[in-house]
Amino acid sequence: MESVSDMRERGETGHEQAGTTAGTAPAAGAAAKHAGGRRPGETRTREAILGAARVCFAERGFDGTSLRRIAETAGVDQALVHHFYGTKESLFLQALELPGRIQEAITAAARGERAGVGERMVRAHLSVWDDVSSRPALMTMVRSAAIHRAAAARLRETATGVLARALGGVITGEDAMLRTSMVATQLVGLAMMRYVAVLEPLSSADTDTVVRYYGRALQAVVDD
Amino acid sequence: MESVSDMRERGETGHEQAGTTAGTAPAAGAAAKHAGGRRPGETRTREAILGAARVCFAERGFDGTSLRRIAETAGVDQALVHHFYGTKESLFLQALELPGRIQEAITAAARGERAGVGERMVRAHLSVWDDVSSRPALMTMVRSAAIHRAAAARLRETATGVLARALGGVITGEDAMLRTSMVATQLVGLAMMRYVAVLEPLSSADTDTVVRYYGRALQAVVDD
DNA sequence: CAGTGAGTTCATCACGTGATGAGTTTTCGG
DNA sequence: CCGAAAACTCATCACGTGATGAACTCACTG
Repeated sequence: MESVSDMRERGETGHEQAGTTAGTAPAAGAAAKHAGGRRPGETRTREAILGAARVCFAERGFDGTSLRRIAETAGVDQALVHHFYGTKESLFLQALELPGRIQEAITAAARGERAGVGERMVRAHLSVWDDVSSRPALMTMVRSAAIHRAAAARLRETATGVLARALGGVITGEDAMLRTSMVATQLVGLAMMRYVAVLEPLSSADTDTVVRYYGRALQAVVDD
Repeated sequence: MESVSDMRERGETGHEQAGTTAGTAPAAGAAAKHAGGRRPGETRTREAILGAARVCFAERGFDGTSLRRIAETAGVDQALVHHFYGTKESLFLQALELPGRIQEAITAAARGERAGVGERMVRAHLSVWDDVSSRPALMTMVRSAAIHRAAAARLRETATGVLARALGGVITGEDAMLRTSMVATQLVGLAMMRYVAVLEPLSSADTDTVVRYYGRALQAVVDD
């Protein structure tokens, strides 16, 4: 139903262990289905779990996501999640980590003439959200910020940290900090309605149109 | 910890009904603790439960709120929640119902000259959110919209319904609908950051200042 | 004053949750 | 080539959840 949910649609019904009377080792007839123990070759399970966690948390939020679901999405046993990440909370915190390129994009957009900064910021914001690799982490943050304390804290840090630094020289005059936080507010609102709540016609509007109108709104707070 | 949580801090350990040794009733020695059965006098339990539900959902969201917690907040048995409202989901839907005065406030603000409509809308929005009687319902909607489908749907309806109707004659020209949805976006963003994520200095800024700057941003989308 | 129905509590169920520990197989440093 | 550490599975636990049904008491109609 959703968009980012590809990862989970693997058939792989259930670990058909086919116990078959075994001796000590699984002398089962069929393909040697590794029962327990380490897998041969290189391992990329840790990242797989984190990726699955990002996807799941992005879709359903913290409370709505069970460790079993994450494990299933990653194709591993649930205990492995604990093995690598300890508690659900600490896994969540790591899933919340934002890719560095988001900061770069925003920072780059803030540079240059003040005149077009509103439009440039909106464009940068949309480009990051439209990128499937950075979306789950952003989605997780915004979706959970409404409920989860740590996620809200992250959102605040990102807003005041990244944005304040980027717009430091751009927004000047009275109440500069307040106006900076309002820019963050507008961007979060945009993400919330366009990507999370899926409000039409905003969700389907093409990038350029959104940039034109919403950029104007940001510019109104930046200027003075 | 939070602000709206007054309702729950009642000591009222146990419903000491003080039945005074009654005749037919359990002639137990101690204070006649109303075990089961209807309470004498008028009953306002139904509304108490709904109010408690609004407060709890507003604080913790749908998943984070248990029926037991709601029942405890309302000071009643958990089974009563089911008795009156059926499932948790249906109780949630009723808790989502917005007071009519919100629509009125927004609609009233949209009337009048186009010039100051941005500021008037922001002021109306803030006044509704700062009113403790309407806050839990709004909080519930915004907090849960990130996760819960029905809440998101409500948010969309409210945005396109109330706002589109109110701003129908005000926003004209190209992409009127899109720009209307952007006004909604800005207002939701404001609520999200000022009241939910509690971003400073936005959260502590006084109403007039917020109205001045943010009103300008709304106006930028309204005009043309 | 009988009796139906609504308000209220208690005890309980089946289930999904996060977490843990024991046991198995591989990798890898010495 | 040995042994410790890492990767991995399985079985289980204790717990909180939403939901249900039986029992009891009051209000209200006739």
